[in-house]
Amino acid sequence: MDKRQITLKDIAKELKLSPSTVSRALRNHPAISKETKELVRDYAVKHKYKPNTLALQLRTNRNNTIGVIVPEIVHYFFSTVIAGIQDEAEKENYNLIICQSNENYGREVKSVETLLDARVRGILASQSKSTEEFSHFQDIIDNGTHLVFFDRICTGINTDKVVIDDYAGAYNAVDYLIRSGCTRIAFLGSNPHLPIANNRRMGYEDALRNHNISVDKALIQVCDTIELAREIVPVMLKIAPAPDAFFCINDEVASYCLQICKSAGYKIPQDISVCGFTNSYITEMTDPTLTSVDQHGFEMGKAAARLLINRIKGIEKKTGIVSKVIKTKLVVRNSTRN
Amino acid sequence: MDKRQITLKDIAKELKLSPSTVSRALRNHPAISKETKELVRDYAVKHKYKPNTLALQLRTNRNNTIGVIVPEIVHYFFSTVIAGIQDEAEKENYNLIICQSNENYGREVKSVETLLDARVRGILASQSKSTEEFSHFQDIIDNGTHLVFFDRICTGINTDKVVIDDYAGAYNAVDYLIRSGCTRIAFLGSNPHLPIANNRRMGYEDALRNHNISVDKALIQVCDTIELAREIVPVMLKIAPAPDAFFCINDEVASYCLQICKSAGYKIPQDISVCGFTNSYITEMTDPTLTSVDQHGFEMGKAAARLLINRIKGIEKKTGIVSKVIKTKLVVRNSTRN
DNA sequence: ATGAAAGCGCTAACAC
DNA sequence: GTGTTAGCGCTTTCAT
Repeated sequence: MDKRQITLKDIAKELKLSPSTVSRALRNHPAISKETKELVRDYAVKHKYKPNTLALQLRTNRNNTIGVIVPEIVHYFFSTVIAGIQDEAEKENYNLIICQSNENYGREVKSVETLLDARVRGILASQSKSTEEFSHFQDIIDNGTHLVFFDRICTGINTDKVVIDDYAGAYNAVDYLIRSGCTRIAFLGSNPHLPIANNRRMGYEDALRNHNISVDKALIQVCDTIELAREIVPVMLKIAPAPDAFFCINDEVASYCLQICKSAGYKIPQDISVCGFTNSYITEMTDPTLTSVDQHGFEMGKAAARLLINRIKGIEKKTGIVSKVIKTKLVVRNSTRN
Repeated sequence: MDKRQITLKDIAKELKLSPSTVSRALRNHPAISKETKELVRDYAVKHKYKPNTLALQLRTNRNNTIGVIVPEIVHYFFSTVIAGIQDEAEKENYNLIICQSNENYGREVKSVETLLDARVRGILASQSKSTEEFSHFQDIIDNGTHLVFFDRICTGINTDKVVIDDYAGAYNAVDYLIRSGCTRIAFLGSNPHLPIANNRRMGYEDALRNHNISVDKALIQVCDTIELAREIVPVMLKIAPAPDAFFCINDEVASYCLQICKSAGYKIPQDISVCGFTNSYITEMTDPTLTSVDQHGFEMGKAAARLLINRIKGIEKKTGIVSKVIKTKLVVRNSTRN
């Protein structure tokens, strides 16, 4: 192991040329003669010369790395976003350093440090649920590094972002539930200081109001994990009159909710409709299959990466902040009435 | 944007010292006086000096990056492995560059190129299903870069690897199915040139033989995607006598298999038992919940990263190849009889 | 206890 | 058309 890579200098010495000539030949500089170019190139190919990225980067004082901070990697939505980011970054020869915060504020702060130490060109971030203090994100900007938030944006920081239309996604789903005859629709949400959770709740409430259904606080709960679902759903089923629909913040909660309702003797969707959010592959694995709001994570990843790269390259002209919205789509399956 | 970071030289000039003194002060060199050290350090902290990683790396001609090649990122098992790798790499301050091959040979080759161009210290790889030619992996080793395979190892290359005990995992699962009364057990497998698929099949066959059940080729099929499951499971159900159990190569196939059997009127697990492989979260979302073989992806990721890092650091003494095996565990749920 | 100089691999201004 | 030199930020002999 640790074989030394061949360098420009090695080639120069071997070919009795100067390093600069070799450099120019390889980069197809017009001033170099055809013969020299061929000579150099043949030698380079033959000896598998690879330019030392590190040296290039040191000279230009910039690397081609993008940092990504997600709450979790083992997560359908976020892994989908990462795939989208990767797809777009690869096209432009950017590498990715991926950090996960594990929904933990401290690890999020540390991830930012790691990425800044690595001198990434820019950072794509989705904040953890437990983050309520934002100076680490401000540090990124103060450091002169580009920052784009996606999905779980941070309202305290003034920078580019890519989000889905959470309000409309929720509104449309709840509207659909109402039109199918549901009137007691529960909302299993998340921490309201997350804009995604708050916007969906507003969409939910407005859909109810527009159909002259009053908002019942008892039907609105923070319930964004399967553990909470196990606890909260049975309690909600005991409310009189019982809910005839659950609109859930993610597919995992929806899936558990569905199971719990079934175990309690309710027929899905005849007695109770259940709707998830994300449209992950588990929507096809539940029984009945799960109606869900598609978040288009891949598109979001691509859009966020695109925006960041445009900022890095200075292509994005807009001087103020850019806010991109990805449209959601309700995918109706069998867990909701028609 | 693009604010210049403060450098050693800047500090030196400001403090009227030489760069070397500043460097030594920061690195706590014994020859530097206490006063100078404090002076320099205070200044560094105050001005948020960060050593330029690129320069360090250029000097030592080595970066602290590990490359990872997986078939897919949006995949429970692989994302879990990545999380494990990340966990271990982070401890030692290694960054990750993640590439996905999308089960495509060409992209796998390109991923290797990308990682070698980035001069990663080592590569962790799980090969794509379509790979039948291995010279790109040999290039990694020839290039002097460490290589560790995990899960989908490449038998054509002589290097370190981390696998699960596929044979034992399959044997135990099938043994369990037989003990619960099943005798017509189908195997929904994968391409036999993948060792994981072949080993599981051998475990399956040996379990049958040890119980004096003959191996019926009609009950063995390559069926490793949901698309194939939709096609193949209905056909297998028409075989007479019909299978009374399905042992599946992954949880997605198992989940679909379960649904198809239910739709065909079979009771699960009374008529047909279904067992998956991976033990992903979908095992809790199917109805009934899915018995599955836990692959311990997180542990595998940690073990693979550990092995690679030990090789990089020269800690791993063994000169031959190291083969680490992660033990699987059958997790019994409600899709199999007792 | 501190400084000067060289060098990691590469490129670009400036020779000739 | 090609060579010389300097410099990116850092560390490390070798001086003093």
